[in-house]
Amino acid sequence: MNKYKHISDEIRKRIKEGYYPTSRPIPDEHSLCEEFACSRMTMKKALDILVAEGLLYRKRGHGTFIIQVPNKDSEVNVISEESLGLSNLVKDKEVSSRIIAFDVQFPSAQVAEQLNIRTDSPIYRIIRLRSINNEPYVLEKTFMPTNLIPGITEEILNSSIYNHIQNTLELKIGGAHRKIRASKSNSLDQEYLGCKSDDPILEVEQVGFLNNGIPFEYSFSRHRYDRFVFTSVSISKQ
Amino acid sequence: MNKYKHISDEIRKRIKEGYYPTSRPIPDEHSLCEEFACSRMTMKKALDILVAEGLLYRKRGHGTFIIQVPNKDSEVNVISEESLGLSNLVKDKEVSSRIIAFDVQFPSAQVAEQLNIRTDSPIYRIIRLRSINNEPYVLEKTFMPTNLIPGITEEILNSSIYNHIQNTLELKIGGAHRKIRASKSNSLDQEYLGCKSDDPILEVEQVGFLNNGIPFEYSFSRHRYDRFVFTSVSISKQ
DNA sequence: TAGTGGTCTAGACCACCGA
DNA sequence: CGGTGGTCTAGACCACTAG
Repeated sequence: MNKYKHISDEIRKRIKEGYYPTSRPIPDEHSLCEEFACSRMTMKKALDILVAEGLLYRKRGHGTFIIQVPNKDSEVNVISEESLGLSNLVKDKEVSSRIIAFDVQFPSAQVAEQLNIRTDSPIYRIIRLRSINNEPYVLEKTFMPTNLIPGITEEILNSSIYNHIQNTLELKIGGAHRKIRASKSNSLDQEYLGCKSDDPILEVEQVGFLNNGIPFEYSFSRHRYDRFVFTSVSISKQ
Repeated sequence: MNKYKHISDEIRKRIKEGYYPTSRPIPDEHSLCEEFACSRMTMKKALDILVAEGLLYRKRGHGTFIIQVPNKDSEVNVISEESLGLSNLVKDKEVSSRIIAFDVQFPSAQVAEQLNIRTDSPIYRIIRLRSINNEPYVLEKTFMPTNLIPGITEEILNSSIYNHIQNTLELKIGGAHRKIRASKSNSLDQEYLGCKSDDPILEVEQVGFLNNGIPFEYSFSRHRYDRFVFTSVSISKQ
């Protein structure tokens, strides 16, 4: 474990436990450096993480303070900084998958462009309905290059593709570019998500890429509007 | 201008101009340090920015590479890392505002909680229709504490609240917590956004806070589903 | 093995803030 | 003014990757 990671974990724990009073700044960087026996650059890196998470803010010449924002949610909550994979996102609930389509095709021009492959390079096409506690939750259409992510089986589709990628193939996920939009529901949504014809859909279009920058997944996730909210924390630079 | 900011701007420009071939890594950090006459920590900070923007990825022991993801969009595109303010987001287009409601009230319990104020502390309540090139684009309902953001006038509402905050009040915006969801359109949406009764809405709920961590704005922005997409880049922290 | 990026140090100077 | 955080340096050692 990196030193800065260890420090940020410890300070995050303290903040959540109420160890530091919110009325005053937390100890200054110099004192924290002494306590944790590190240089100021390392402490800064540790605190940077908590600032990026929206837990702290800094004020030059004044100090470092705790931000408290209420965050109570019954809806499933996706944080844009989170790693990927529904199965890992809601660990305490039962996630099940129903395969609606699973085949190999040549990609359309649009899919090939997003995955940065040729149109004669085959892809998996996967459509799954994913449910949480047996409530339909999201309809996912996924395209993945067969040569990059080989060995997809129905068994894997019934559990977690991300675990297959990370554990079996031992690939590391680098991140994703996402677009979130509202959409009208179509007949597929209505059939599988059980929504009404005038229910809106929250669609997340995503290009996922490995830690080597290669796109491995192009997907469209269509969510019931009443069971999903996308959460994003943004911190201005400077 | 900070040195690392200047360097990241220059390298970003080079990437977008195709100065560096995408088939090979960009020059290693040591060479870049020589070229830009800086230390490795500074160069690392500059490159960190471009990695966070999803332009670069690094591979220990191998090099730093350019990620290319197509990004062509007719829709207006909000990047979650962007600073705030519609007027500043679409500079080349004409943004106009129509005031639908503007008064001072005591906040509801929900609004008071989000703004971290008491229910006897007055707030502005503002409802505006904002249009781009005379096309209705978003219906914004905004709550702001009057003592924190004083001096709001109709004239300001017709231009930009964010410019008032940053230029006149000389406050600095720290960031925002956002929730994005799909919603059914209501009669207000239909009247002002000109959408049909079965058109969905993309709603962005936002708590904006200053760089001192104090919430200054709680807002609901309701967007036409066919003219708005929310974009998010997320990078895994291994 | 050579070269890459990842982390960390011990200091330095500066910009900003409150008293 | 003293104390805070922001930036920057010139190194060091380590972990990982390719050939």
